[in-house]
Amino acid sequence: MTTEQVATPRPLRKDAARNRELLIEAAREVFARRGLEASLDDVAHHAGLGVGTAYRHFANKYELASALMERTIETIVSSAQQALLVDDPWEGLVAFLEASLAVQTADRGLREVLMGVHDPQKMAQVHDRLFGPISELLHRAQQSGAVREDADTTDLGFINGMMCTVADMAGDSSPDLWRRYLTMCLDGLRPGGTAFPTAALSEPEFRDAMANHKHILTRTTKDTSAGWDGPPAT
Amino acid sequence: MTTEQVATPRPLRKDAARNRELLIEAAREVFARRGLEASLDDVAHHAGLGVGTAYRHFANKYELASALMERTIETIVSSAQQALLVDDPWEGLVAFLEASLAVQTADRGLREVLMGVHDPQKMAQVHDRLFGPISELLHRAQQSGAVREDADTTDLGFINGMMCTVADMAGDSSPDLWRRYLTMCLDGLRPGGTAFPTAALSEPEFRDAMANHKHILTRTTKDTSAGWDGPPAT
DNA sequence: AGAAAGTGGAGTAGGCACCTCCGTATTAGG
DNA sequence: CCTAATACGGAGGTGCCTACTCCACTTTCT
Repeated sequence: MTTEQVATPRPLRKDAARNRELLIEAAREVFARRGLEASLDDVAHHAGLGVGTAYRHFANKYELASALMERTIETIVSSAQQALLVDDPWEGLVAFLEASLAVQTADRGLREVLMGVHDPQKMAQVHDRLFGPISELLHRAQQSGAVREDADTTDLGFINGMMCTVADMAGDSSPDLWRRYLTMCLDGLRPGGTAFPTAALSEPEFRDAMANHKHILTRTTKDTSAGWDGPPAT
Repeated sequence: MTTEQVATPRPLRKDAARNRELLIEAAREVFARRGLEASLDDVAHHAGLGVGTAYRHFANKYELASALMERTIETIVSSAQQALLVDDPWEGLVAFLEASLAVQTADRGLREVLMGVHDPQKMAQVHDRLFGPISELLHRAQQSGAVREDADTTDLGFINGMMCTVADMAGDSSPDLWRRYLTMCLDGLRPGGTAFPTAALSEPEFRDAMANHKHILTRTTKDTSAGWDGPPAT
């Protein structure tokens, strides 16, 4: 066992390694700002590299994005577990939502993955890992009397979705506006509120809804096109 | 003043008139269900007619959609005015939101127009007509002590957006779910809630945000494509 | 220095939405 | 009933856009 390394078959040339890093960093920025609708071409240019280079390193944008997101998703899952360790159940719940949303609102690509815009299966996997902890977080808060009894875990899913919308609407100029509306929603979760006129979705219904909505998000492009009375415009 | 009609230059042939109605009806359904992303081709087929027919009657889908939406938007504006006549300010505010959202959640095309997905100008016009009445509705409620003092008219805009998201997420299978979350948000608007950590957007900021978000919504298509590890799939 | 590895970006492929065109069908009315 | 005027249908043209490939050229490694 000397200094030999058996792991890597071919050590990757110096410039190649550097470019790979550049691509990953560029991808992080581009996907965060513009969502997964950005192309590998975009990422390449943002990194100051040619398209060909991007395609040699990553088969397609999903491979690149998938790797990128994995780590961030891990962060969210673990912050749910962290939150369970907070003594005050209400504070734990709030801390989790804030942490999770801080990450999501700063990264449009991540939002798209979590909302299942591109691949329902990927989203489902993530939800599998989050449902348990979040559910517990909620029940703990309910048992302590901090949250109304008729709140459901799926409500937290919808609150999450609503905050993502606020982030999309507000854009980069007011990156923290969601906190205002989260505060509002959380006040609405406290005991003693108005009776709900509609039942929450069950978990399977929620999964179904998430798997089928698609629609939301997509398209930023250079949309020069006019609008209502535009397209033909002879 | 006999039975003579001076108005129409050419009375439109019987079948043509019938088809025109069929198209309008079909457009209403198709745009409501699939949004303005549906093509005139889609509308034509839904009406059981050929594409050519659709294009003879309407220059493009925007002309058709614009006419269609105009009436509905009128409904919303007038329900804001109606709401000002309700004695209890809180009830008036709630009544307006519910009426307005009932219409919006049932019509995806309308939602897109109101959220400015296609044409910021059209949206701006609508907002011009709504801002006054809504603002008054809110201030009245605040003066009566029913709504917290630090709520802002733009908050109602965001609440509206959030409910549209819920409608998109829930889909046709739970068309009324938004009522649950509206209840929650409204409880959060009552006096005595947690202090907001972020200021509301000013009206100009709100308009800016709405004009620039684009992104949201679009694309339903027959997306056969796989997802994360899919596209190439050789 | 020579071979191996990596690069850039014009160009190809393919999909999709919008719209046109014209042979055929329907209607109006003389 | 017959003809002219009007309307219909839908195959296919056009243009746009995105994903991805290919190869002459550059950089690195030994």
